[in-house]
Amino acid sequence: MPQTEGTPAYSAPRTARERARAEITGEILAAGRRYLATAGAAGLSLRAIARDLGMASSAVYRYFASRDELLTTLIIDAYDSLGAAAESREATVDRADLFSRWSAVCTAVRDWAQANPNEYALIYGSPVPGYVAPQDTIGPASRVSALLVQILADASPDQAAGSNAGDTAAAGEQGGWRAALGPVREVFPAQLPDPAIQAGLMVWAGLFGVVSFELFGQFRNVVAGDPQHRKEFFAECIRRWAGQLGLAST
Amino acid sequence: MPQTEGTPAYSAPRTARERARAEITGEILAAGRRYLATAGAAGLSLRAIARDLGMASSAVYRYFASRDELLTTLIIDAYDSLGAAAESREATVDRADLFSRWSAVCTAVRDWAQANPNEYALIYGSPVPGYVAPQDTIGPASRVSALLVQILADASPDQAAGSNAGDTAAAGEQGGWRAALGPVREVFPAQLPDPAIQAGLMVWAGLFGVVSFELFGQFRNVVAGDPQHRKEFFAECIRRWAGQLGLAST
DNA sequence: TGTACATCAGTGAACGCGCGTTCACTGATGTAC
DNA sequence: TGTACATCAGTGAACGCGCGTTCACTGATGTAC
Repeated sequence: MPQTEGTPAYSAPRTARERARAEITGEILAAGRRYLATAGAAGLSLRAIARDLGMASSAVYRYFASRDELLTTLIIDAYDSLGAAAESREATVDRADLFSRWSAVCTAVRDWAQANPNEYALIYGSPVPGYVAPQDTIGPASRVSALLVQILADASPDQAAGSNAGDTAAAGEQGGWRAALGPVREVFPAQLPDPAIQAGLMVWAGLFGVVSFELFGQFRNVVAGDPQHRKEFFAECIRRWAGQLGLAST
Repeated sequence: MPQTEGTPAYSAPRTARERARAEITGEILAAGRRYLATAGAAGLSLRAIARDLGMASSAVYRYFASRDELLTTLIIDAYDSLGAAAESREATVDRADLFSRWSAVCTAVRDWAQANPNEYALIYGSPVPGYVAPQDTIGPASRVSALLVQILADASPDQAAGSNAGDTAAAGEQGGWRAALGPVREVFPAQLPDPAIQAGLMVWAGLFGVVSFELFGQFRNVVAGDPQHRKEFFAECIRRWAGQLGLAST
């Protein structure tokens, strides 16, 4: 499911050399992903990957300048893979049906996480120690949240989402939190009220909180363990999140 | 802040040997915690710890049988440290003021996470690859959630928390999610309705979702970065979670 | 179509490093008489 | 209080291992004339 293409992703490779390069780059990434599974990001080893592909460890350096560069590529690919999964699922749904669009995003995130637990841990688990994410990651990293932003934006003309979006009983007491939303405010249409944005952030964090808890075992002996029950629990989460976002639930 | 006591925590050490043993055990754990910071759980090294304490690497084996045993102790200590922080903060608040009790728990969790980011990542980040948590961890691991359970239990006689706890518009459509709550049902008083439990789980996951997002950098360029704004954003989260739990917001 | 040269994938040995764990040992601390 | 013995903390050398990265090299593929 994750992208396995080489660096020149725009145009199809022409010469035999270019084709081979793209293919082997993909194989290195695939092997890297396999090692993420058993050893985690910290245990990702160029030598192990080379061994897997039956090549000398030094040969990997023809494709990636260093271990960190491989890791960066894996991270970007993971974000892109998750983003693509969420986007394509969301795109199959009637634009006007905001609840179903939201539900599609949530389900896609959860399914992808279950199918690719190691890559999920790589991007939403603890940060890799000593590794600093380069600029290239922030675009792919925001693909999922961009979908949520669009859904909220589409919802805003229809209804006063803010009034419905969470309990605003105490909202007047302290207005300081509104200023905290400054940076994210810019990606939303101006008419979307602060409470709706706040609700959006909380639901966003809640989605990944639930997915992480389920994946990392925090729900053991809490929510019934069989897939069907887990699915129904998650579906109920989706309904409630939609309620907090002021989306019509079907 | 984390506990630094040795294995025999029940009685004070008597002989000089026992006192020295407790002290050095504590020093090993403290050094281990320091290494979690720079290298993460995967990079935790007995040799590095021994070097820090100026002792031979083999000497550490007088205190911990293996690296895994050290890691287990660090994990248990982290859970206990967080649990103790949340409990003691929550205990200072008027029992009847459920909102403040909830707020105290949330704030304690966030403050502890910020003060001990590495230990937080150890217990709420991606699982350590190849490491299986032994039984001893589950008790300490549930101290925070036990506080939330107690607050919800205390709230249940006062009011029909369920009716207020989240949007139940679609709750009747599909009852399957109720069955998924089976395991956690047992720790709640019988009169607490399913919707309240569902809300509790979602808020619980939401709390750690928000704390993790903030700590792991997912809020960068989203929520204003200065501590004051971050604090106000979190305070607003607390208010809304309290609303979802049906707790009176003062 | 054929030749000459440049490009580049891949090799294998080597570098210096750190790791977890074991083992026979020394010497200090604790205990029983 | 003093002696004899058991316990146990700590040592230092060694085991076998894997790691990232570099380097001079060989040989195949691509390109310009």
